[in-house]
Amino acid sequence: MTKSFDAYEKISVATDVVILTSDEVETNNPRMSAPKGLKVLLVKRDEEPFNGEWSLPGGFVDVNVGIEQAARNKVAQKTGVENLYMEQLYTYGNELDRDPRGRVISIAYLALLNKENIQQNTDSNTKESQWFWVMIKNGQLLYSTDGKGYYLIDNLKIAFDHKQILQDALERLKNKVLYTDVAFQLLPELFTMRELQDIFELLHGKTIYSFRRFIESKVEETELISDGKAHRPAKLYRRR
Amino acid sequence: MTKSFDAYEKISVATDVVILTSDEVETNNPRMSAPKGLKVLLVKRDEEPFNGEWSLPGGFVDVNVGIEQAARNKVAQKTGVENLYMEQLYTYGNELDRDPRGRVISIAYLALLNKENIQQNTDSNTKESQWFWVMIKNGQLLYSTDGKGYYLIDNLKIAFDHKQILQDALERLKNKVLYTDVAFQLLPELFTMRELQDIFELLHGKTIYSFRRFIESKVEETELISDGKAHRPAKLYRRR
DNA sequence: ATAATAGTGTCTCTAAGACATTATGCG
DNA sequence: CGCATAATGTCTTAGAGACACTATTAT
Repeated sequence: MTKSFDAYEKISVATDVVILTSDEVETNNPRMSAPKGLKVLLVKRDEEPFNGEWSLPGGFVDVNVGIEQAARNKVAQKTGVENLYMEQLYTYGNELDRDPRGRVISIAYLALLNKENIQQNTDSNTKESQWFWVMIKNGQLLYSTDGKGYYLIDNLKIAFDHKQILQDALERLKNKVLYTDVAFQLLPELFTMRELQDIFELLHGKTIYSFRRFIESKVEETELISDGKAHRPAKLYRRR
Repeated sequence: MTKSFDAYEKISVATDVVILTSDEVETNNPRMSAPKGLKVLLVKRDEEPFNGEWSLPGGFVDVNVGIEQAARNKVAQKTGVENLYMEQLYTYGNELDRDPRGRVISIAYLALLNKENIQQNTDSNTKESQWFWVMIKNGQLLYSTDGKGYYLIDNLKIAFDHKQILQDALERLKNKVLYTDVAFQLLPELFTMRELQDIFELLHGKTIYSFRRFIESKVEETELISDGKAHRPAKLYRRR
């Protein structure tokens, strides 16, 4: 019944990383402030299978590299960021034909980073990559290329089961911001209440009342102020 | 930079399953009722590495079997139970030398079952297996062979990183019983409030006040009664 | 009667939902 | 000034913690 170690055919192991950051959507109205959005990094595949479709950054795990390290290496390659918050999401491998090339299981990670740390042009390979805005509304995952018009994620061609992974990632983050401090990983050191609140509201798809009261124990006020717009300026806060 | 599919050495993939059930601890006092405990199934290794130590039921994933199915097969082999609650816990694979035989990553599952469904002697192989009582007290994982004297888990010889997996499993269950209905999976269809409460209290290592109030929306009363002991009998409930 | 547990009631405290009110700076 | 947003205050409700009190059976 029990076969020995070497009797088992080995399996291809991959990691895929949902890399998220927050950024402000462009506005040219000097009265309105720029709303914050959540962005995920996708890369366009340039080979079969799913040639031309969008996919999560990822790749196969080398037999001499730990699984989380493999994911970190991929993030470093795509964004230049070395130290960042990362957590394991889930391992996908129930379907034998997830990947038409052969049996592949994939360990998905969630990586959160502050956009100020992102390096441009660090990727030594030539694959096209793009940040897409994402949000959850009525339990549905929406995406946008400009932060204004949001569409159902099904309208975007996404390779493998990566749509599911992305969905699972946002669902996890949605829950986790409520009982951990992960949300701060998405922002620079200094931020306004509104910027932080926008992240929570995007994930939950609804306005959060009395957000200040909810978050106040986790932040501390600074003397600095976010100025420039035609309305009352906001104090800047940092994580406590 | 990007190597092709076949350029990667494949990796051994295993699953390990934390199989839990609840059972009552023997008492011969006709006045006291039998307290409920949590039990985990461990198997004694009969080969290197870690020969003679206890380990979680598990094994390598066949290239033609889905990862969850592999875990389900293992549970069926050890307990005879085919339909049961199971969820993926975490994938262990950061350390390259988790297994001295070679690079192995392991996907851990949590399986919950009602002891009434367990078949005896279903295991066709000859490995010795044993149910150990477990509980969390002051954040520490304790085990017992008789449900009475509990000891630090470090006093038990456990193979690989399976102690960590077991710890992670109980931590997950501890949190999950609070916001899901998974606890019912550990009990027969009919149970008393005290049996259910015992499970919650074992996991949290403290008494839970007003447990009825907390759980009442999830259960429904039956006309049946748990009799036999020298004190007020308890109504039996079922999951709503 | 009494040991031992089942089951109910109540008081307090904290956190969240919903929203009204006041403050501030630029165009 | 008034638009747009920041920041504070308040009323209500839901739930958890802690514990007192009453009910019921076999010995």
